[in-house]
Amino acid sequence: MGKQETEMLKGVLEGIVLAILATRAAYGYEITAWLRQQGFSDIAEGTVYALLVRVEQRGLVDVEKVPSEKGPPRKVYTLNAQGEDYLTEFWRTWSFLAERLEQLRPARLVNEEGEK
Amino acid sequence: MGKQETEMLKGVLEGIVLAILATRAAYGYEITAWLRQQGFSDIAEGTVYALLVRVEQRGLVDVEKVPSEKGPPRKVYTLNAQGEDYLTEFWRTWSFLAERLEQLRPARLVNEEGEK
DNA sequence: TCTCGGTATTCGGTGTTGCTATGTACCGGT
DNA sequence: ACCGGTACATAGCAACACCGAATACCGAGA
Repeated sequence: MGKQETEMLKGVLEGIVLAILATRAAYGYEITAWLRQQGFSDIAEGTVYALLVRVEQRGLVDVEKVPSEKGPPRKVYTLNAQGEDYLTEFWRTWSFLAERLEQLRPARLVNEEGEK
Repeated sequence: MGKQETEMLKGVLEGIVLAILATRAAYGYEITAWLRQQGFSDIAEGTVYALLVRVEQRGLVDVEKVPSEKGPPRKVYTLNAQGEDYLTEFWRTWSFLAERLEQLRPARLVNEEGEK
């Protein structure tokens, strides 16, 4: 990937992380590992932490410090009510965007010629 | 919409504009008007122009100055070969992102309770 | 004529975001 | 004692969309 993905992640990554937190509580290191496993291979370590700090300061998540057996204490985040509202709004915006893009996308008449 | 849309547009708007240029040549004012008509109500005037300057400098588009009957000359942009490659790459990145997000999106079991 | 609105582009400054790079800290195994 | 895995934090940077203002061309109306 390249610069394109970096720019496209802006705003979207936040939604992704909040969506994860909507399904279960999690901490930064865990989220980063999960993202990498999902194919976001070059997500920087610090990126997720910075993002979590921001959403915490905006009051979208609650935090609890939990001791770990194998390292420094974890900061476990959970999505709160305000965060859920925000996430709902995120999905709305995402839908809007995705619909417009799907409309612009060239019809899949092509048969995936494995060029390159 | 709000800040969310602004952030999510980053990188995506470029793809949208290039996708438009893939279907037909166009100039800035025209593109802005079209975007607004498509629901991107608060796309700033200057944003599209700045974007066009960038893609031109990267050599993704060709430009031709065309006199207008009702105003200053238009700068008509067309997607070139390099731009098409870039656009292909854009669609690939977009697909990747869209797939991951669609996976994260809560299943539509809910019946759109109009709460709030 | 002078002004106003629609057409059309440009540019400097701002805020948000993800990346880079680095530092801190805790732990177990060698 | 050292190293690697776990876990978090942060300062500086680059890119991008927005805001606001300016410039320029034109035709219609006061």
